Amino acid sequence: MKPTNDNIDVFRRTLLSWWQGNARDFPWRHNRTPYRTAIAELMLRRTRAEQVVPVYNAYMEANPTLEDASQSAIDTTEALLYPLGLRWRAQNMTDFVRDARSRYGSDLPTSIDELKSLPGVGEYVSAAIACFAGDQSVALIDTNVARLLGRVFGLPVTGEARRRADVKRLAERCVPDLNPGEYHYAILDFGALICTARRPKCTSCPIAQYCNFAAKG
DNA sequence: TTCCTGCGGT
DNA sequence: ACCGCCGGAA
Repeated sequence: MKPTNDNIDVFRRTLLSWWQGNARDFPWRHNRTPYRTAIAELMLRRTRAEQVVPVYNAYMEANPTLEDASQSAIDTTEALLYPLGLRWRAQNMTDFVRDARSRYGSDLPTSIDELKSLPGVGEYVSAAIACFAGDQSVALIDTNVARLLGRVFGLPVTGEARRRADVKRLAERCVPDLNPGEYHYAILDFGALICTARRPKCTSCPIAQYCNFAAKG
């Protein structure tokens, strides 16, 4: 369907209605402080959410606060993060928590500009913290979201769709003023469970009747 | 083989 | 704009 305001509203309502019965539950979706959200987001990039759960729980048990995290040795962190791959993340997370602790004390900011100045924090992670911990209506655009919006509204999704201006504008228009966190959990869950990269489950998709991609078969 | 709530260096 | 990172699951 075309990305008109009315269609975007239909999309949001259908998505949230589906989410009511299909929400995934993750530990970082509870008690959403900036610190807990940031650690989760750093672990989640290019990594499946289910895979992150045990590592996140272990990390939080070892480092309940930002101050604890800033004092933990890099070797300990490296061992904890090993199952997630991307081993440079151990150094990165260590730099992040130490820098954050020294600059902001006991808790992190939720402004995107301040967050982005921290090591390892870019477009996506800063927006995620601002949204989930700060309740700000900013757009989260990962490969999942870009693919899903592209399919539904008929924009090309090849290559680096995330960075394209039209995809970004569409994503921003879709974010609701109220409860942006729930909306983004819904769209992430929908991308992971229904609108998958390969073999999307169009036959059980509540949006298929409106969707440009499903219509094409 | 591809893909996973990306980022930083070039 | 492009590329490497990386273990694990599908």
